[in-house]
Amino acid sequence: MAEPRWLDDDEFRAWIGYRRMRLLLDAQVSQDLTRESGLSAPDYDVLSALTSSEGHRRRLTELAERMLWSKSRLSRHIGRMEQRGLVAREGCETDARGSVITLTEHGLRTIQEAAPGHVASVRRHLIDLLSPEQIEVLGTIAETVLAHLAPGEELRR
Amino acid sequence: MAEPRWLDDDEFRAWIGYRRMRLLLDAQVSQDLTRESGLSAPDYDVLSALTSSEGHRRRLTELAERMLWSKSRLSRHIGRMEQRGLVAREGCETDARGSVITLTEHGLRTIQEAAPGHVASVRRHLIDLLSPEQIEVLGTIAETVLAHLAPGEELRR
DNA sequence: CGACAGATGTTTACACGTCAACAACATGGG
DNA sequence: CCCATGTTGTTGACGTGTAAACATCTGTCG
Repeated sequence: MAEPRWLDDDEFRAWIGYRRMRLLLDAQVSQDLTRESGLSAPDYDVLSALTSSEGHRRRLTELAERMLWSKSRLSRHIGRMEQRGLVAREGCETDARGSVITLTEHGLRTIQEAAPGHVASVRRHLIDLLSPEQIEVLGTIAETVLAHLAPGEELRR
Repeated sequence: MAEPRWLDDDEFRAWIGYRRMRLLLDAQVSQDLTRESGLSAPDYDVLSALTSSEGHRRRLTELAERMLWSKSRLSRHIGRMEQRGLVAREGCETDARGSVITLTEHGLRTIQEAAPGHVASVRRHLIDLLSPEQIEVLGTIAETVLAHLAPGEELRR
């Protein structure tokens, strides 16, 4: 390989800054969440994806694709959440191999109670620190990178 | 808690976009790195931090603080890297409890060979997708968040 | 129908991170 | 000097993510 194009100062600042931000921001938000609600960040992601699914239920593979998780990871995680009564597994009627994950009453209540504090935490440590312009640019950067890495994936509510 | 200030569309786009970008970008860069050099992303971080330390050596606690890692995590990771001959442990002369981590010849060669491909990967999946303005804003966002979460920590080469 | 490629979800073995406990040592005041 | 307190780095127990193998089932095609 020929002499590579190294990162200049601004590029280095952006890349290393991103990496360090990711380390601290995720740790902080995750810690706030766990302290206030007993949910881990992955727990919240699962509950959130289920809440925004029709009937509060979804096939495991669909859920995994939507979350960009491996089926293996999701299967294991669902197992643990099932133990805690946050979700339930049901067989699929149209496909005997299938597994349908559903949100339980307790799971629904838990995420509803957790959401306000979680949003407040995200605001405190990220959103409210930034100007509207910065927020807009951050969203655009993410869309650009996602369009490159996962063409076809859209950001949706 | 009163009715919280939920995220508006732009804020939601920025937050969820950040989370999904983080998921895919880190996975991709990490995968490129491992395929081309056999190093994991944490391996690279350790070697990188050691390379930019004087004498290619550093006390474990110092290294951990610089990397924002726990001592436990670093100690375990160093153990594994030691097995592979990438780093070595030495006792500290001025503090008998101390452990000094040093970069081996093999470790130095490995990161020197890995660096060009790694930079290319970071460029391909992030930096070269963005305009100079976006790169500048990303750096500023990271600095802002870090100043909030870890006052006193500076971004340094 | 019967066979076979492919999909679904789970599981096994392993790598890794965290938390708390720990032994060993340093440091400062009585 | 000696003890109390704190620091350093390692470890055991545990929870969690990954990769590959696996049993099970679907759908298609001869």
